[in-house]
Amino acid sequence: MADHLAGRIAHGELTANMPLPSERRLAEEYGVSLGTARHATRVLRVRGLVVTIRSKGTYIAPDAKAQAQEQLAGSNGASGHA
Amino acid sequence: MADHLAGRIAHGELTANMPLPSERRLAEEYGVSLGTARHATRVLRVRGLVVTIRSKGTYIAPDAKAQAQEQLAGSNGASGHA
Amino acid sequence: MADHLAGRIAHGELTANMPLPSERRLAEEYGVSLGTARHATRVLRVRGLVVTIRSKGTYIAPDAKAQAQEQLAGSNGASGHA
Amino acid sequence: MADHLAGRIAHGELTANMPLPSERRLAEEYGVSLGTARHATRVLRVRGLVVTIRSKGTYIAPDAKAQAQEQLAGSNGASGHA
DNA sequence: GTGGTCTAGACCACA
DNA sequence: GTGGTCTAGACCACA
Repeated sequence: MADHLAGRIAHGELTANMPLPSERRLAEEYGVSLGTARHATRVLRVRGLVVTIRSKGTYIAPDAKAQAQEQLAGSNGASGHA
Repeated sequence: MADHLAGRIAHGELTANMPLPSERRLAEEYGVSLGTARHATRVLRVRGLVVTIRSKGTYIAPDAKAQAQEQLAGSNGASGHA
Repeated sequence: MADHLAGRIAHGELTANMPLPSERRLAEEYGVSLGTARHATRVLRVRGLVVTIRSKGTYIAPDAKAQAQEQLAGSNGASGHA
Repeated sequence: MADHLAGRIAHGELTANMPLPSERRLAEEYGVSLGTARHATRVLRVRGLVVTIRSKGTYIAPDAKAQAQEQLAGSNGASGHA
């Protein structure tokens, strides 16, 4: 689920400073439990793709698109500066 | 809203040890915000009509019916020992 | 163990859509290891007698009773179309 | 809960290479849910006080005692080399 | 028999 | 009305 969201960020569907749907909404959209949706936003936060402000929401990081593209490329087997 | 719930307890619709609907559900049923629903359950808690167990739920207190009837009588204009 | 459970299904003790005890519980009830209990539910699943929903539980299949009776009859020495 | 376990490590009750009770057992001993016990072991893992080997268990790290004492001192308001 | 991941919720602090 | 933490379980891969 985190990878799917990362893909939407890399693709440009979700852009800088845009609020992510709330974890409750994400859980409904993806048909998963709240805990799983929370795990996904935590993963994105650790990857630096989103920023969470408690009681406000979770937002796409300013440089998320480039980072997401880099991370997805990196997981496709390539080593980056090979 | 707290008084309305107290009335349902006094009337016997909500009985001892029964779980109260969740705060989210109460907010929906009464068409109010979460904060308002929380305020109502807090009032009931202070009155001793319900007991809250964190992460589990809120339950009608064992002696809630009698207490609710007493409290509602008290608030009907009489001053207690008039 | 799978056969014993299949017997309980054929007999009607365990009926359609009823949840099976959890694998941990089954292991305790039958006094076997978790692995053995898992093997049993897997066998029942392959036979179509139960349906497993991950993180939710294992449930008796809607047509489990008839299937279990058929399967047990088949395993009582007869070869099927003899 | 993680802090309480860290205290037991700092105190020397739980020593290097000793296996921590399983998460299920910890949950029972502390009277919390499995998820909370898991959170506690994850915190200890991040702090470097324990090492987890999947399917085997969780073990006190070789240098856990010193690290635990340092960390607890650090959270008591002191800055370390003041 | 362990840790890993997941379901389907709950109440809570805070804005 | 958000994210945070929690309950009380479930099945799963792996050793």
